[in-house]
Amino acid sequence: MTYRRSALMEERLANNRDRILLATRKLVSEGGFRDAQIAAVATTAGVSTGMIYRYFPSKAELFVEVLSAAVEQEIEILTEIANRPSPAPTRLGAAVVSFVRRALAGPNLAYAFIAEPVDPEVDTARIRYRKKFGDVFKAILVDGMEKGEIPQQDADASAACLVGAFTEALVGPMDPRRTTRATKEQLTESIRTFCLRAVCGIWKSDDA
Amino acid sequence: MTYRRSALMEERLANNRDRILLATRKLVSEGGFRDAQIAAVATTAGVSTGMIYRYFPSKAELFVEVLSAAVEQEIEILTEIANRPSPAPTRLGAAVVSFVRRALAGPNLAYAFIAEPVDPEVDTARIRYRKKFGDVFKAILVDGMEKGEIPQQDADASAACLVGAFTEALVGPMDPRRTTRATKEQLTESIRTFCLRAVCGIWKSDDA
Amino acid sequence: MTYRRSALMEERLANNRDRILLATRKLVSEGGFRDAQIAAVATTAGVSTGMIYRYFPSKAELFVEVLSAAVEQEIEILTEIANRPSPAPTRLGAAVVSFVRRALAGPNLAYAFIAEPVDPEVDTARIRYRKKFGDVFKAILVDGMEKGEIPQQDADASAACLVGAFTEALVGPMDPRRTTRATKEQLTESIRTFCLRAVCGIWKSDDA
Amino acid sequence: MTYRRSALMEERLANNRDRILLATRKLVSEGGFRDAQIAAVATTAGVSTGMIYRYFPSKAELFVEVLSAAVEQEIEILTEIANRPSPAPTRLGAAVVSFVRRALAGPNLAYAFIAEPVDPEVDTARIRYRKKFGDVFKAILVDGMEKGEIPQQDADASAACLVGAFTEALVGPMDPRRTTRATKEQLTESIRTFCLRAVCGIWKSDDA
DNA sequence: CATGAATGAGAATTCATTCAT
DNA sequence: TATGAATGAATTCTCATTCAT
Repeated sequence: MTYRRSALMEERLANNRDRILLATRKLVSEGGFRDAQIAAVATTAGVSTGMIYRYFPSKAELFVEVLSAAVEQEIEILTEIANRPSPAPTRLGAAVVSFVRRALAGPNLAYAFIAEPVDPEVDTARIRYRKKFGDVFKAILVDGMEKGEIPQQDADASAACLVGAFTEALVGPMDPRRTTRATKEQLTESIRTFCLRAVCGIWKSDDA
Repeated sequence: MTYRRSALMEERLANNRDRILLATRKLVSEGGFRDAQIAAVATTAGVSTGMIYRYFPSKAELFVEVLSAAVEQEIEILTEIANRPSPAPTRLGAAVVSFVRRALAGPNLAYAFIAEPVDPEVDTARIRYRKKFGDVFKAILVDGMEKGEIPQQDADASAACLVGAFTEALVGPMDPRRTTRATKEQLTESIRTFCLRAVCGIWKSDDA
Repeated sequence: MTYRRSALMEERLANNRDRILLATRKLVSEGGFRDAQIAAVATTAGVSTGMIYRYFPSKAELFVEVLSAAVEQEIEILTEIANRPSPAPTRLGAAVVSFVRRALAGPNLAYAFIAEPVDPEVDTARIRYRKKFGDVFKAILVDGMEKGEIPQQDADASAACLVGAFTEALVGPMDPRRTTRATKEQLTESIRTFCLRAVCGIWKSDDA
Repeated sequence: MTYRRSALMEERLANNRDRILLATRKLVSEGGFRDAQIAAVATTAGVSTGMIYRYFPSKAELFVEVLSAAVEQEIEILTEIANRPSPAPTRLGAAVVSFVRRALAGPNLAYAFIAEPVDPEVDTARIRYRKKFGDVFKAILVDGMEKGEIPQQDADASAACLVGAFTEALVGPMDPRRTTRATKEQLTESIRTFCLRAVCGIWKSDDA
């Protein structure tokens, strides 16, 4: 208490918490929730098991926060794209590409979306966040329909289909560790084309 | 009572086996793999736990067979649709509708696709079967592209997107127990429209 | 299911359950609740840890049942004594002696009364059962006061004091393993004298 | 700042030590040993956990000292009463009342007698101190018997019964937080009557 | 010296699998 | 043969104690 510690200690605290979150995210993205046991998380994060409970009241809450953090971050980025002045199809394509590129670059958020956790409490949170995530796409669809840029359709269903489409393409039959940059770009382009055509009918190439 | 039992016992064996598979499928479709513990499966099937091990060497193998059976059955039905003489888009729409209707009617296969099993061995099988399942749609796409009925595209990616789209729409944010027939039909139609437009550009309504 | 098992299996079931209860009671009486860990109970009872959970949903419930069983049994015996036609002081002395003799003969119930368990849930039950136990003595006191056999006094306080007096004398400073029969009888007599005089003033020796 | 600190620091040390003991006593009296975890003691005392280990080699030793301090203090007060020139029954009643009043007024020593500590080492000490505590009453009894003021009886057993009686009445079925002063006085009087009659036969009211 | 973050051994609980009957 | 009681390895979570800062 008497020592100058704010910066130093705060940083360590933040580091530990972040390291635990990062380790959990890594394990979940690689092997699903099943591989993220407390002992494994502790080892991966380089801390003791007890340390995890200093920052998270339970394994379930840790998982929920991993989901929440990942989703909030994505939603923030995608919402920015959704609010751009460009036409709805353009924004939609940009949002899909943005998400897919990040997913292909790092620990795969998509997995956290589809992997069913053992803990029902976490599962509830997962479904909730999935919904919130889908709402970003729904907003673009609704906006586009109002402006006549996107044909009339069931926005809820289409949003769910969109989310399913690109998460599945990321974690599904295709090898997630496609190394070459070119292959990744091809997949990204294929997914964008699919998604745009799915909701717009004709795919127009007027975006980044 | 101990003599002449081959036919009878064989049948009972078969019955037991099927009841175990059915019970497992029911539990998985309702609560994911996590709710399909051996004891629960035994109770649901009306057999003892030991009995399960007479037919399946392990819980993992039981799960794999549940997946396999569900997928084989679906593939058989969908393959028949895929081999019809109608245009590719028509067949694609029919296949999607066929799957969605069955999923909405009974124990939800889609769930088995999404739910993450605790056992990695089962997970491997799940991914393999997902791929096989997607191949049915890929075949329609490839055929349609050859015949010029479907625009050129990455058939692997599109097939994965399709599978993701309709499974997500079935288990995702939307309540899986949408009771009314009308609502179910609306959802089915929305999903078909989405899928057809996604791969064909313009959705043409010339099918069942 | 098809075998004749009722008698045999039921007995084994009962045996296991009883052995677990007995083992727990033994451990609690010897070393308090703290020494009755699940692993220790299992070892003492000659079963596996998992077996304990076949009969008791949790350690706390096991402890509660140990308390409950011990108290119910005591209460039954003491209530019979309390309902005899003899004068209240006689019944009181007989009840005290009856309890003390049993406590000195076997696993010491008194300990379960005073030892505070680590689990608050068990503690609540302990206090509840203590109260029920004290009520037997309170009933004798109230009855005796009505009949003029016992001087007027605060029955609640006196009952609590009585219970405290003889449990303390049993588990307190005196060595619980006083081996000789003579010593045990002396202690029993001393406790009876104390209790009778405490509530009756003059101790009259007209009972068994 | 680093020089001339002996007096100051000693005092702070003493203060810290006392605060730790007081905090522990408070927690034990309120929730038993189970609520007096090192972290809770540190928070309550306003010191760090590490600080506790500067004054006490282990949690067990801290608990032992809390017991010891509480009992020594009581013994000192009660011994003064025991050594008064008044008749033995008078002194006994005064001692009981003195103890009961303090117990009802503040953190309840009686609880520390009854609560079973997790640590066997503490339990041993608890039993030892209980015995020492009982010896004060035994001394009055022995003295009274010699002087013919108290009838002949087993002094060890009676002393144990006395201690059990009034501690039980304090922590037992009756609500420890009886708020009104009148109720407390009634209970005190009931306990004194019980104890006096228990060892003297007839209760004589010639004392404070 | 004082702090409180970090450790890790220990305890409860679950459930796939086995095997005596 | 069919049963389900029994096993025990595996996993989560707690908290006394230590030690770098």
